[in-house]
Amino acid sequence: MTNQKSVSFQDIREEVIDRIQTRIWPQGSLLPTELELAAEFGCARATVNRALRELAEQGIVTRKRKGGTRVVTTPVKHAKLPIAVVRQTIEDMNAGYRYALVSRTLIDCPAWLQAKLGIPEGAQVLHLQCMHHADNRPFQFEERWINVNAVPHVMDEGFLTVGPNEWLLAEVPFSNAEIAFSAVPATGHLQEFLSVPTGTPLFQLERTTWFRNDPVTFVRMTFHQGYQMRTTY
Amino acid sequence: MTNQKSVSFQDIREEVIDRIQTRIWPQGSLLPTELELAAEFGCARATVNRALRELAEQGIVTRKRKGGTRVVTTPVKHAKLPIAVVRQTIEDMNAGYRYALVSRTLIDCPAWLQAKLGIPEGAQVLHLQCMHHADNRPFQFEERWINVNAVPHVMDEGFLTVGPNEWLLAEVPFSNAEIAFSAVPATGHLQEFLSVPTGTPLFQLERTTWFRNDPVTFVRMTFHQGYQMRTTY
DNA sequence: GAGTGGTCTAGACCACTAG
DNA sequence: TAGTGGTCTAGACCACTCC
Repeated sequence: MTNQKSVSFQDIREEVIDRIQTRIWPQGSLLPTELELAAEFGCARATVNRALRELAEQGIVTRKRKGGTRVVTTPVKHAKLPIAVVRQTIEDMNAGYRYALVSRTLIDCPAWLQAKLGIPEGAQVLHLQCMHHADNRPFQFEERWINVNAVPHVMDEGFLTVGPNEWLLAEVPFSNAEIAFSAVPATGHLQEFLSVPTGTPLFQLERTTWFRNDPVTFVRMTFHQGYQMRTTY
Repeated sequence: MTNQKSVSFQDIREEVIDRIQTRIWPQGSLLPTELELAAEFGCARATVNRALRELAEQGIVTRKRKGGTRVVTTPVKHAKLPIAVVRQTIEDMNAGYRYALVSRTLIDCPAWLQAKLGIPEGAQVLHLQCMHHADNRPFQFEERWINVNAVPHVMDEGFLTVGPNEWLLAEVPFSNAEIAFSAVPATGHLQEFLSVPTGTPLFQLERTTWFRNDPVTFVRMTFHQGYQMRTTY
């Protein structure tokens, strides 16, 4: 007896994926309406709705009122990259974490940063440089600028024992951000702090963060040689 | 009159985010139950459920049966990277796309690839090298290995005019994949095809793809100097 | 064992949009 | 303007897990 009380939205989601993969519903084709599918599967429309809604979020189908549900023609998949605090990333590798402050200076906001953050001229920013080690080997060099107006009591924090990343996460949680990944050559500070020859290719993550529409910080995180960021989709 | 017939799940989601950001519900704290929130907002429990479920998917709260809903202490945000076909990426930049096949060879699967794909010894793979240009400037060098057993009639395709990326997307749509991003130095083919000096840091994306649990392809895509992958979260 | 979230149902009204 | 998805409601039962 394989009877089940009711059809779950996950059953429907998988069945729909299967029909798409087996070309029962080819790319670009129109699916039956929610009502028709509900009748076919013997469940409520809400159940079908949830299944199809999730597939739409994944970018597998597109949905339009009156237009119906369609299998997308050129799938654009979304890789989900979990971005955690460096300490956690390192501890998840079962490595020992060590943090060190390199420099901490209050400066006038440079023009390039003003443009990036959209803050008024003459504003002051706190400029920080830090190192994050895994098992006493250089893991990440962090260079950060914090908008002092957005987080005034950042001036009371010395960042000697706790990194700005974690401090801000506790202070300004659940903010919005823009991220850019790139490959850069090791120069100046980087080659020095990450212990690599000049020009070594390094993986870099730049991030601008806002909290409730106020620009808070811009950070450039450069990883040790050979670092890979991985995910599934 | 700002009256509204009913409270939407989006209203609730935003109100909850607001209360978290303003520390009404600090990190680590327990939220009221769905029933309590439904009573407070004057809506059905299902509405509260959807709002909180989405926040849980975003990693802002964690939920456990009997344990209730809790604000997470160390947020792990998920950056969503849209991964499209190269042609589309280039066309979205309003640049002209050009594709060129560099080489196409049937080979015995090398040991490292056997391990990566988990395919039997002695299997054959199609090895391809291609270039993708944007406005006649090198944009991406693609090196790919295709499991011939998984897609037999790949042998009928010359890949002279259509890239393997697009061909596979049409042939084997909605597959699963593992991705790794890294920074690599330009060497051998790379410096040649991307027109950069030896050792230039380049952004690279490696991806292994399965279709219905069968390994299909492994691809290494190396981008032109200075390429950035961007997203919001 | 009891409390909480997870899900399904049946019905309703609304909002968008293709024809 | 008619058809489709988008959402809300009120109620129900279930599954997990903390105490």
